[in-house]
Amino acid sequence: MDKVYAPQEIERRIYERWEASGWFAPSGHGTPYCIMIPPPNVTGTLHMGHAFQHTLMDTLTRYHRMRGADALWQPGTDHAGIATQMVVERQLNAQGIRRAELSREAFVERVWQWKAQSGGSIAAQMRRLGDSVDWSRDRFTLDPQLSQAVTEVFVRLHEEGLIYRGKRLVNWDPVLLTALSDLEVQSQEEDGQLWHLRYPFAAGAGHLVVATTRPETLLGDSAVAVNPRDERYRSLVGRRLRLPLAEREIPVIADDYVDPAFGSGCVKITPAHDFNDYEVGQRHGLPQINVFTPQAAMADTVPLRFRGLDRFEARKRIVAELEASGLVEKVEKHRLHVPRGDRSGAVLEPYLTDQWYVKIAPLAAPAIAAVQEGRTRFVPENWSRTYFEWMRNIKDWCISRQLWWGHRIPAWYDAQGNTYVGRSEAEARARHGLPAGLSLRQDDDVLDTWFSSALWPFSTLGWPQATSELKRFYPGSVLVTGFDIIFFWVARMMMMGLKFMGDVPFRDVYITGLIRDEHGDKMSKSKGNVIDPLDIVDGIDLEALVAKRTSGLMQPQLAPAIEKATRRQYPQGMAPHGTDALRFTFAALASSNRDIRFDLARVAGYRNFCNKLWNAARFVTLAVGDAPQASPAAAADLSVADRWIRSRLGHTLGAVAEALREYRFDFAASALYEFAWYDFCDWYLELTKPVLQSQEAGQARAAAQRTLVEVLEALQRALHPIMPFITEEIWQRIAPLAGVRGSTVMLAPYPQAADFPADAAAEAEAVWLKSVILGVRQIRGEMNIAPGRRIPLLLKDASAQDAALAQRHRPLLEKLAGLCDLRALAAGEAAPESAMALVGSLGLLVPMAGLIDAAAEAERLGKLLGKARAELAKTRGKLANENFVRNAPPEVVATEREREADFERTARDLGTQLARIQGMLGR
RNA sequence: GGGUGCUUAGCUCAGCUGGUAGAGCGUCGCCCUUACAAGGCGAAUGUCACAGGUUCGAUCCCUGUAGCACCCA
Repeated sequence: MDKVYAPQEIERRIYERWEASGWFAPSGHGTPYCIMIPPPNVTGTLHMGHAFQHTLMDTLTRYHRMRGADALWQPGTDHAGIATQMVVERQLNAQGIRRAELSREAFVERVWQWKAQSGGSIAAQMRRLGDSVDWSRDRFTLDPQLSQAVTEVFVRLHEEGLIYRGKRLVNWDPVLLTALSDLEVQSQEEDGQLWHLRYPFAAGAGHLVVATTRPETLLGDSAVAVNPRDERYRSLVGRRLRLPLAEREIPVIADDYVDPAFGSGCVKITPAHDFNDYEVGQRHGLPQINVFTPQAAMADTVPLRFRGLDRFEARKRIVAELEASGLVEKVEKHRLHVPRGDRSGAVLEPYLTDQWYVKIAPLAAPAIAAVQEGRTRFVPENWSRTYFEWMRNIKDWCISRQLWWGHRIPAWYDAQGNTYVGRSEAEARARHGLPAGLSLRQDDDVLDTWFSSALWPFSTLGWPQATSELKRFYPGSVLVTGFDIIFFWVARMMMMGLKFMGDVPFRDVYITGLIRDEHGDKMSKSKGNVIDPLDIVDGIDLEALVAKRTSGLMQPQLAPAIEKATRRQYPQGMAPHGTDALRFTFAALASSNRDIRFDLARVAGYRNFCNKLWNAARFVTLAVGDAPQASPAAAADLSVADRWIRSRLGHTLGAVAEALREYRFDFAASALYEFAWYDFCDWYLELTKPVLQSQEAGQARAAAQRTLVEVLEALQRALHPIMPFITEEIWQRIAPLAGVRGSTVMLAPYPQAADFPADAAAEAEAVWLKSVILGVRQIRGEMNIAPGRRIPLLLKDASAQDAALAQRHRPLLEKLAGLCDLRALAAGEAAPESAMALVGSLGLLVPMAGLIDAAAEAERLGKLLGKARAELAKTRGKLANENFVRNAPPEVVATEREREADFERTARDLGTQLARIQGMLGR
């Protein structure tokens, strides 16, 4: 084996073998275990958040697969209607082609071409990340079968009256020219102005002042409203106003919606362009006057001179005319919420159009109940509150989009505008008994992408056909996703799953934290702080990184700042770390925290861990040779160290199982890390060296060799779900030595705590052994004695057991503590001047003899004594408190008494020793 | 305005049902000791945001305050 672990050489080779062998597919036996991938956008790439979640999903899948489950991790992608259409439109624009110049069919063909060209990058990334998805079941939301599911759901919901078409105000994107759902609206505070406008009375002198942030909608006003309890205006209700510029008469009405404290207390009502005004208009039977075109320019309903003006230009013109007529009372600065499209960034318009809606309340109720009853469990549990909060306030879902890329709505219209819904045109005709000659036109719109995503847990398994996969793998075991799509996706899958499958789509919902950069900022292209997970795996030089971050920006003017920050932060670019190190980092970061700051230094630390493992394996192969250690070690031959490391492994496996049960990947990772590095490498390997190197120890040596390979082999299996590649590579070399057969670690059984039962006696003895070694090392370290320098050790006040243990472990103590001599002082024997460490009542004496500076030792002892006395004081304080002794549980009091005795003895022994040394120094 | 979190070592974070506060990275000292210098050994570092309360005992439970963050309107 090479001296340094080189991930890039082995990862691809290993993944190709796994995939070619068909090992990712469900085995067909065992308890079903199923994870549905949150389908990424087919034309996108995976970012750090995906890589993070994929690591966790793959860890779970591999873990359960190794535990014998019939494990399916279902892969796939979604068509991301708006996002994908935008990308392709932008490409066309770059070639000087506008979408409108192409036919719908031609455009959609272009999108498919783009999908074919770019759609493979996600799969390539997933392979590099080691994702053990069943590629044979790869699905895409626009696949014929999944599209059939979409149509089926639409038709059935429509039959039940849960899908309806209506003319209402929707969030309209005047750039993309489509409706959006509430969730796609990003409302943000922006600086604006509040105009106070004078609306003259139609009869007689005087005027009312209305306050508005959108003067351009004045032309669509149907009324002015005041609060009915507002004394200032009560007498004016019912009077009529002359609407400036439009020269129409509108009434003054009273409505509770008006906040008397805001602005002037008079509000202009524009039912066709404001959600609140729409409601007011409904209550008062006001006309809805649409003054905008779909592009948000002024429509034909306004006076000729304004027609065709963009809304913002119209605002200027209207304000100017009002000013000229003396109708502007004042203008104030004002912060207001501006709704913008999450894709286009355009200011959205509430706009009156015909759209399709899902009636949500009847679907939401069972979805709420399912979580309340625990049929689906959120982890961490807190997120259920967010889910409930949203589900209880949910409004009907606008599902139609004025796009070309997506599932076309299965509805047809005749010339009179009658609507016929069916699985196909033929079925629609048949169901409604339409004559063959009647010409029908299919609805031009497509469905919201999330409509098809909501069906993902069952459409990917073959629904509406009753397939065996559906029966076996629905409901899924767990959904792993970020909190940012609880509403978009989780809630909708719950509703659709319950509706069409009669059961929840997954038992657990594990909500991961959000990966942020090292400053806690969200990673985004425009901030220039995104990291491609594969750049961490493979490394990237600075110039390539800068180029990647500054190209294709929506706002190219940000490039210089991004470049500067990137050069400052990664002056050397990024070093290669390998997939396993990245995956282990993700696992270690997956605590219950909702924000996760990603720090490259952490990955470097776990890359070192990979190297550590690699070298441990190298040591074992060198120590054991090529001979298979086929027979398990006989219990009688096992040394204390052998028994101890097995016991530690058992504890570790128990901790890992418990951690993974609760989705605490961080606990699982740290338990494995600590065992591998501290227990196995730092202690056990060192403890085996004397026996491995000794010439005579036959049985003991064989037992150590067998334990080395058995523990290392089991450790590879234990680590495999998190670090699949390096464990496979090591396992291939070690398993034969351990007499373990199998083609791959990924299908080997996951090690159980019961395979390595606890051994309390060995653990206790190991504690003694380690304490003595640590005591000597402490003196050595503090006194700056070179590690190579061998020193003598005298045992003071050694009990019979201490003496026996020292005798039994003499070779280990000599090797690990670097001793040249080890001897217990006889009773009453005078000790030479020494540095001292304590192991309980046992004193470890290292004679100074020119090695140790007495003053330094005095200082060291003084510090130890100070600590012991402080602890003693704390313990005595507690025990002096009668209430403590009376009320605390007896075992707590007993522990405290023991502590008191220990500290007393320690303080006394340290004090005595310190006094001797001070005496020696003549103080 | 409604909701949900967070505040622990220089930095990033753990801390389970209240009883001795931990890790990684960084820092300091000694070492290339034949698995590993991407390493070994040793060390230092805390008013657990603040103020009350409950309790024999609070980082943990309760109330309030301050600061920060996110989601929804």
